Amino acid sequence: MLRFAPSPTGDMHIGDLRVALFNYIVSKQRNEDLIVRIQDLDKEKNVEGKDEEILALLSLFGIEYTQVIYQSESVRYHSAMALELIHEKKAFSCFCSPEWLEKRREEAKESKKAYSYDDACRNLPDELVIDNMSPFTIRLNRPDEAIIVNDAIKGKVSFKPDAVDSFVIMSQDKTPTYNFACAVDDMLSDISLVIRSEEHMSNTPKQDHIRASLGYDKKVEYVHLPIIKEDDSFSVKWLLEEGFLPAAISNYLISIGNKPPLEIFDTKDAIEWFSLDNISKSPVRFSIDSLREINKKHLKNMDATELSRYVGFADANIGELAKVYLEEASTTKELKAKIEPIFAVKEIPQEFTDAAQAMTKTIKGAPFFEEYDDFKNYIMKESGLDGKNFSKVLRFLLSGAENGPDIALVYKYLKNYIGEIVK
RNA sequence: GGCCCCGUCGUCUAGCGGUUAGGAUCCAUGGUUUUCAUCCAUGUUACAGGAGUUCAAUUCUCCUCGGGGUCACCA
Repeated sequence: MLRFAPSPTGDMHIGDLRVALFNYIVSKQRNEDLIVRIQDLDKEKNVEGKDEEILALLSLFGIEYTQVIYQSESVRYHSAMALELIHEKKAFSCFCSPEWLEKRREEAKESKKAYSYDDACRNLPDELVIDNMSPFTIRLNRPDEAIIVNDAIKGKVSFKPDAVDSFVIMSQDKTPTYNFACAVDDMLSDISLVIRSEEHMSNTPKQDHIRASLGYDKKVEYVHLPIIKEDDSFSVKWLLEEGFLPAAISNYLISIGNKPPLEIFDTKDAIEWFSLDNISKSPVRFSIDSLREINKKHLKNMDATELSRYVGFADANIGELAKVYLEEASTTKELKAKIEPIFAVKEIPQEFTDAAQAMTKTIKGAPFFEEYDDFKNYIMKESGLDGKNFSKVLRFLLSGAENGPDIALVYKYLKNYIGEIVK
């Protein structure tokens, strides 16, 4: 069983999507289920509706899952297990105040040492614990020995007991902390492999330690993906709004820091050849320009009629025309901005006003020509225009722009619409 | 600062002891194109530094330097 565990606290980020994609691909390869666990423990940070939005995005990207679990619904299990740990003396109540701990952290920082809890409350006499009415947290005893995490990408990584620390598993308000809830839930869901971002690396020994303390023998496999370096932060929603295709975004996210056998592919193809062994150990760079290139290639491969829908039509000719415009546009949004002016009222520069009037008149009176050359020759002859007055003006009239693709190509796909374009 | 990762053309990278160190992109030049762009061809540019191991290090080890991650009663 694999899992994707997003928190509904903001827009889904490309890094989150990459993690989801990898989990999905590997779940298919291993023929295991993928579940989605919404990490909604932090009531303050949860954003209404984000869970639904994340689920909708997963569907849009073709990521199939068998179950959705809301973490907040299993808090009673978390409490029960914390209690068990206390009974077995594997965890203890800690009465240290947040303010005092904060002070300790600052001291550690000033003396340039790594902060670690001093276990002050670990061996409190029972009567002191019982009689104490102050709010408390529950901490798990730090491990006696170093914990080795065997990561599929990074290899064996060792964490000393102090690095794992006697960390908090239940906060004062009786809610489980992230690491505790996460470790327990992975255990309860019988998760066999966790693929997540590198920033969770230091949580891994903590989560292993929690399960070991609970007597859970099964080893969970871990893969920590190198982080994505970005110049700006990109949300999936934004990329979609900018006119990037889900197929292209997936393609790109699977490609970076990887060794795909080909440049353009869909997620189904990736299931055939994807291997965690090929993932780079170094951080990967997210380049919007590279994404644009890949998006362009996906648009080029798209069915013409389907493509035309993205720019507001339902006609293969417009789809083909859009492909011609791909030489200067990379997203559906940009294509739309190129196609729309063609059918809009044209604004002709002052110097060409007369020529434009003459040409408009000629075009309106012209018969239908299958070939551009015939059309061109006719217009040229009938209007008496030549040079700039001909080529520039014709381009303005037909495309609504000063520059653009070869006008013969434009004509090829637009010839049936001349009446609508030149008004 | 502690711990943990990473360090190849300007950029993104291939390479897993012996290579003319490959590709993509950028840049430059030439060509195609009655426009801008595209496209094609050609060209410049890299193993962070220093020790070691070895017949042989880009590749293995250590140190320095540089970059990143993490050190919460957040997830």
